Amino acid sequence: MTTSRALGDRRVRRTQKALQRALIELVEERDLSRLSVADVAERAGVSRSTFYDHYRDVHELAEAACTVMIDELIGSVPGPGTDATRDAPGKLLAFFTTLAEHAGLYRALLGPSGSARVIDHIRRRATAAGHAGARQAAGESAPDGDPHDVPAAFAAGALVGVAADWLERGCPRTPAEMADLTWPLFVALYRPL
Amino acid sequence: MTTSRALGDRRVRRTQKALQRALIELVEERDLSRLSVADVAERAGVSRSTFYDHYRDVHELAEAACTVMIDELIGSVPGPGTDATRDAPGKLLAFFTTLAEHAGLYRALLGPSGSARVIDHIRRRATAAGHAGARQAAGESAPDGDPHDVPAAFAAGALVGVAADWLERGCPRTPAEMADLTWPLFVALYRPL
DNA sequence: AAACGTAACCTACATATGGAGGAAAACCTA
DNA sequence: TAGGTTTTCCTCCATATGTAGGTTACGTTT
Repeated sequence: MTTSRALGDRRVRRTQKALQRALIELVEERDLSRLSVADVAERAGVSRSTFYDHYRDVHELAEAACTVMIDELIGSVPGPGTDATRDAPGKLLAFFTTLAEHAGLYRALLGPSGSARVIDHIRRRATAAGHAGARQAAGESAPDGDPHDVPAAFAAGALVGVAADWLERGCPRTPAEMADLTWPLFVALYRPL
Repeated sequence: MTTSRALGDRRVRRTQKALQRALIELVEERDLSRLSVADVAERAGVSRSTFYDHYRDVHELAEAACTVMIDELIGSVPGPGTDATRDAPGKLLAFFTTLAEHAGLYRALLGPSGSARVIDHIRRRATAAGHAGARQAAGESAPDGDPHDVPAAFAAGALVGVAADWLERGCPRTPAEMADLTWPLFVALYRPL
């Protein structure tokens, strides 16, 4: 049992990376719900008890495993201002491209036998990013602590919804087509009545 | 072990209802991830093996337990045509009101320790409903088999996103306020450029 | 009311979970 | 390189999961 969780230690980084890689590999092979901790640990070349030294369950590992990718992904969320929406089409294209590159992984994580933990993580990040974009566009600099921003939550949910739907159907369109279809919907949100 | 699954039998309905009630009760008390099958079965006054006669796991039960509520809820999804959007404000109000009535349940199911199964179910239903509404509004009667409708997926995800965000924050606004804030966003989606 | 069908229950079992304590190995610092 | 520190691993253990077979009790049907 450990208390300090020193990230500087080479062993920790090595172990966590191995577990994250193993999970990503396995999730592309079989259903998340059919993955045991023992499976992941074995694939990572790590003991089962070491797994529990780092993560409470498979979902927590899954969240950690795609946090980096998700943060890149979330750079693509269009915010509700001119500033943020300026280069948004390119960002949306990047979003769907990245998604397509890891289609198996994200389909497994966002689908019915996926992880509510991961879904919530993505939605939350996207909401925060959308809100930050809006604040920036409105010229507000006050760092208000994550208030209730309905349009941001709306856009974030929409992004997740479009992604999950597209992945579930086996990516029937190219990332470019998806970006072209989705972009006007985001634009419409931020157009005055 | 049974094979025919006769729904006409009084015992089946009784058992399933008891399990669904028990799950709803328990999910309001503690986290879904902390619920064991034994807990649910005991609360329902049913043996653990009977649980497995009806559901494969807790998530499948959760999905079944709120299917009826969800179907009522989904009646509130605005579709992209004039027909569907006509009475949509009232439907949105109903949506948020119902959500608030079962806030504990839905917060638990849609949040980070919730059920991807339930989330996916809701999103799927809402997408299908949105698509049906759009088809109806466009005067199309051909029963095409659930094609890729990006705006419908967008709106469905947005609805889930707004709901999850609102519930996670402890419902900081009234259902009426939420309906008023959300309604123009849906309208914007279906307004021509 | 009797007979049939099936749901509910019980027992048993192999596996998975989650955690505790302690020994060994690897790391960082001096 | 010697020191102490922290991680990893091993072994247990109590509980939970998921499945199977057989028995009892209930509901439906005639």
